[in-house]
Amino acid sequence: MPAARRHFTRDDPATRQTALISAALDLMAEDGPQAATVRAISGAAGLSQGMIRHHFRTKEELMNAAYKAHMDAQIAAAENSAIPVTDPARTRLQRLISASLTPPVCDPRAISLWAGFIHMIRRDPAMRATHEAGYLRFRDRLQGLIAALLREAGRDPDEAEARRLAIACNAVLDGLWLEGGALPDAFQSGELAEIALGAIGAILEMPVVSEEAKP
Amino acid sequence: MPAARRHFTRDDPATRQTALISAALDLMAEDGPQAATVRAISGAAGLSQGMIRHHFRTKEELMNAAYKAHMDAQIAAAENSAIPVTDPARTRLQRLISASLTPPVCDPRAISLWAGFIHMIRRDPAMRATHEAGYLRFRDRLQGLIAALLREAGRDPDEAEARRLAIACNAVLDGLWLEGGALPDAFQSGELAEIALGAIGAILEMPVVSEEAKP
DNA sequence: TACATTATTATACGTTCGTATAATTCTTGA
DNA sequence: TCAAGAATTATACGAACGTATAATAATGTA
Repeated sequence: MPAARRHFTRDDPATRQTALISAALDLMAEDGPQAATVRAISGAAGLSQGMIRHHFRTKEELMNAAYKAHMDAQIAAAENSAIPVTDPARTRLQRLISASLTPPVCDPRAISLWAGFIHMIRRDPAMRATHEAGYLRFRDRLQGLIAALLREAGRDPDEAEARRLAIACNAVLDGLWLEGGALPDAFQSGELAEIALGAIGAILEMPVVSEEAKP
Repeated sequence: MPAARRHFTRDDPATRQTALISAALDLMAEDGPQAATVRAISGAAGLSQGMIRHHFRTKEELMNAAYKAHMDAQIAAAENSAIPVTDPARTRLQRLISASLTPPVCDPRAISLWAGFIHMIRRDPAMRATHEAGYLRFRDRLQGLIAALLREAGRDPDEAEARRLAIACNAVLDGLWLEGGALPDAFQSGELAEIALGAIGAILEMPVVSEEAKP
């Protein structure tokens, strides 16, 4: 006798796409890119494997969308911490640093995804564009805050100087992000942000943190 | 008529293994783990595909050996810069930092390999052991130099304090390493080391660099 | 020089991958 | 209520993967 066919209900294309993207990211974060097969992804999303090709032209396109979704979420989580424009630049910079070095931005999952995507980024032009746009967007935000902070302190950095400082500070953040995500148990809560504030203060040659007691 | 069989000459098992390891690392660095198939690896090594199973019990075992070889080379390149034990700790620390942030340690190839291996490291106990041993070996070396530097300056850090400082400094190095390898064109020669010296000086609350002019 | 040994090549096998196509079931509008 | 159409499932297909086995040729030794 013919096997009973699964029941199903229809849903928004957007909902289906989101479900597939989310499942792809979960699998990729947990066990790497080779675990994110079309069968595993659609299975984790509770769908049959044909859905990937129905909602995306190819698996590669799904992966591009997944990377973009992940990147947008990461940047939004970091940037949203710095938005009350009325606050002083130092406060906003502090919060941006802190948000960049605590979950969900700084997290084993984020590291795992970064590592899994990086080879695709290198090969696929569309993914590289997404990657560079996100990277530059964050760095520009950082550069703006640094320039504002220096101006608040009476200094007047030119564009090139601000850019140089932003690159250096961003490098420190990336490094600590990597470390914190790779070895989450090696640091106490807030320790990474504290290290970053010290290092960035040294780069900027001025204290970033208001008046926290030193040990 | 039967196809002509390839001619070959015999060679040391060790030589064959090295060739396979080297080919595996090249492919992995260039195009990621999924490019390092048994056919591609043996082909790149100029051998037939049976050689992998003849010289290693399984492909996974080859990958473990490849990771170990890569890690040993990386650590040796960094550590060898700090060996004249007669030099002052500050000089050796400077050189260790510099070596860690210039090729071949800090390099797109190294980043690519790190990203490619990280999921295997997480899953495979043998690889995780290799990974942690290498990480701790480097950090211990760093901690020793930091403690020596502080003692030279008249401070006397206890074990816990030295460990805390080493973790923080290592995080800065890792971060800059990542940044420099991911975006090699974003930094001028020596710029990363300069940033690291400033940041580590801030963490240690003492200058690490002798008397280099500031801009 | 002949022979045993084994490193090496060549081929085969079963599995899984991404993709393509066929078959079904849910939904909607007249 | 019922047929058209689209979303979804099910299945098929060729390629490539890791592994296993068979065939061959290079080498050391008597």
